[in-house]
Amino acid sequence: MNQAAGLRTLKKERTRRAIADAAVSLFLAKGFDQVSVAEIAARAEVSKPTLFRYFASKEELLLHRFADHQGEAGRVVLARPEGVTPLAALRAHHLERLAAHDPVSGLSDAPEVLAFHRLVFETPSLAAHLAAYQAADATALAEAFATRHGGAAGLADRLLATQYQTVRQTLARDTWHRLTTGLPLPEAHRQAVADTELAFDLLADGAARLGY
Amino acid sequence: MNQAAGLRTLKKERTRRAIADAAVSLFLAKGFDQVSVAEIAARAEVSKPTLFRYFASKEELLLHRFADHQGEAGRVVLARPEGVTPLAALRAHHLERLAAHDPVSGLSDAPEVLAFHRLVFETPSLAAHLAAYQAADATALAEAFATRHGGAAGLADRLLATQYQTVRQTLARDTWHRLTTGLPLPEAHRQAVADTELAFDLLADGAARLGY
DNA sequence: GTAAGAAATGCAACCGAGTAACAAATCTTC
DNA sequence: GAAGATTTGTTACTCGGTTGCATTTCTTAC
Repeated sequence: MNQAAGLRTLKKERTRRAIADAAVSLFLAKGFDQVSVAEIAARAEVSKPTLFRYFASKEELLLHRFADHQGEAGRVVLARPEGVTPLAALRAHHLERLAAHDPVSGLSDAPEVLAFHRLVFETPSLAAHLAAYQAADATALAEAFATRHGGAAGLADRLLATQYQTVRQTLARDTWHRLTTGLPLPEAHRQAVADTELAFDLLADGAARLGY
Repeated sequence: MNQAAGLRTLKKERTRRAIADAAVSLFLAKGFDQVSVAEIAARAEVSKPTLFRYFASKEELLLHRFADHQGEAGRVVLARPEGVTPLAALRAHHLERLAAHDPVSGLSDAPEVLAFHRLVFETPSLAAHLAAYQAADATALAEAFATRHGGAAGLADRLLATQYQTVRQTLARDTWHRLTTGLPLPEAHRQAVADTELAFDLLADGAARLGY
């Protein structure tokens, strides 16, 4: 009942999903570079040009899963309660995602999620594409920061925005790495929380007090 | 008189240089995506496989110029005088590069340098490759940081290292942008210095005092 | 219901980056 | 000089991604 769920729209969604599912399962089974788009298209029973009408590149076949989170940090900042600083809102949001075991935080020991992160982190072209997405996200976040002083995003806004992205990425990767090397989930959660506090303290209070 | 400058070595250096020069001049003239490697190989009078024996990818044909600066930040930190904090050493080094109008700082209004930066910043695949180099650099820098406490690079080391890379990249890009939109060099220098101070203050003293 | 128009698909051919195989040419070393 | 190692060019290939065009499939207006 979304809207005008015509037959055409419905089939498009089905096709898109069939392609994405074929891609993800093949990638997880054989690795990103060991699967050709022709193979994916064949398994999804579409032609190669059709596949590329749905996804702009081979990498997007996997990374479209991050599309939901596009611009999330900016929204968190804009929607924060009065009296809460932007960084505090981001910190709280990150702790929430950890508590929910949201895959985006890296804190999920579901084998499929672990394998997914492994693909993303260890395949250079995937990591590069993801970095490009995050750069766009950082721009949006910088603009959210800039609403505080009502102007265009200045240097400090942009720096802090990309630094936040760095923090998020580093924390997620560390957490995934601990889980993938056998650390039990509850302990990984504890360490992830501690790391989150350290990282946001570093952002907020600066490096001086750590002696750098 | 470098070492054993045999004929073979000499010709290799010449060939490598011929390829790189052909590539850069074609890229500057027509844009990265408008030049094929076949075209570059033809102008350098080598075959395509030979070209790829000298450079691993099309992007490296341009980005090999950054190879000299590989690991520079880490060396600066390791070579700092006693009593100087790592961040202070990096800040001083950056101000030096600005004063020297080193292209790596973005502060050069030579048309060829401006065009070069334009290529790097505005061609997605070049920016992505450069980001990968900088990630490697950040790892080296994190290890340099870690020598302070004698252990392996911890979370704070790695965060600060990548944040420094962010700062460097952002500052260089801003400076290039000002120059390319017509700001005179002396004024661009002044603003670059001010931005450098702000950025390193943000790193060192934290975001708290800026009200984030 | 049906016909006209729009949208999605498949097919075949193509482009460009990058690689493999192998033979020919070139440098080194003894 | 000859033997051995390196470098090179040629040809042909794989793979990601695109283009043109004819065909199918859905929508919409009558």
